[in-house]
Amino acid sequence: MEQREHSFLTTETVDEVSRVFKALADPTRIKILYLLSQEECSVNHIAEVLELTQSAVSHQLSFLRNLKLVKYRRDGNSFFYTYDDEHVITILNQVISHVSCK
Amino acid sequence: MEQREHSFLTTETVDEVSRVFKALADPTRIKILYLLSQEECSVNHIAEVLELTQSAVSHQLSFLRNLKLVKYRRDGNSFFYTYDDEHVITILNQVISHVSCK
DNA sequence: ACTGTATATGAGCATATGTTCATATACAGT
DNA sequence: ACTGTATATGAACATATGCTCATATACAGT
Repeated sequence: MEQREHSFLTTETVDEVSRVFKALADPTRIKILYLLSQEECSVNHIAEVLELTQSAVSHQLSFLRNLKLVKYRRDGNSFFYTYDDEHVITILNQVISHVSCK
Repeated sequence: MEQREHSFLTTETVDEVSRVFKALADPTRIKILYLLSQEECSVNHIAEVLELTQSAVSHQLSFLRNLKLVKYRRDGNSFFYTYDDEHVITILNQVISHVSCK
């Protein structure tokens, strides 16, 4: 049996990588992140543009917030969200390009 | 209300992007793809190295095959798998690097 | 032909996920 | 203080997911 050099990933790394990809694996979150990659948006604006309920959007934003992929500022009653992980947006755009041109 | 230029994604694009990220969102598939990024492997070898059952590995390979992320050749009783989407491997490695160094 | 080895696959099951519905919270305008 | 607007959040539910177990398939060696 031939022996070769390998590099292995730690459980923590695999789990963290999995979390990042999970965040990008849902159509709703893809649409939200893609929208936020273009402009700061309020929750209602996201819901209107993407034709989703306020609750669904809010739940997904909560999910993305936990992963520190988005951040927000408050202005009166509205919460304006922006993306908070440049690298993840880059990855998303790479895959969108990859998929679009084939 | 201010009007701005936006680009939107088609449903097909979003779904396809989602499929790619879903493939990368599971710890087992991450480990398998990472292993295959380093060397061609038989199913049993993958199962042994990653300490998974043959069945679990085979099911995941079937999943990855459907998405054309891996391909295989037969040699006697063994099936040797290799990755089949360079770009997806690149994305995986990018995220691994991103996660590892923070 | 028979046996052993490697892999694939279907069924069943437990858990995870994403949505809706109802409700809570918090601020703004009056 | 009261009302309206914007958002967050918990519970419930339906669907998706990933595993195990049992079994099928296919080839190799004898």
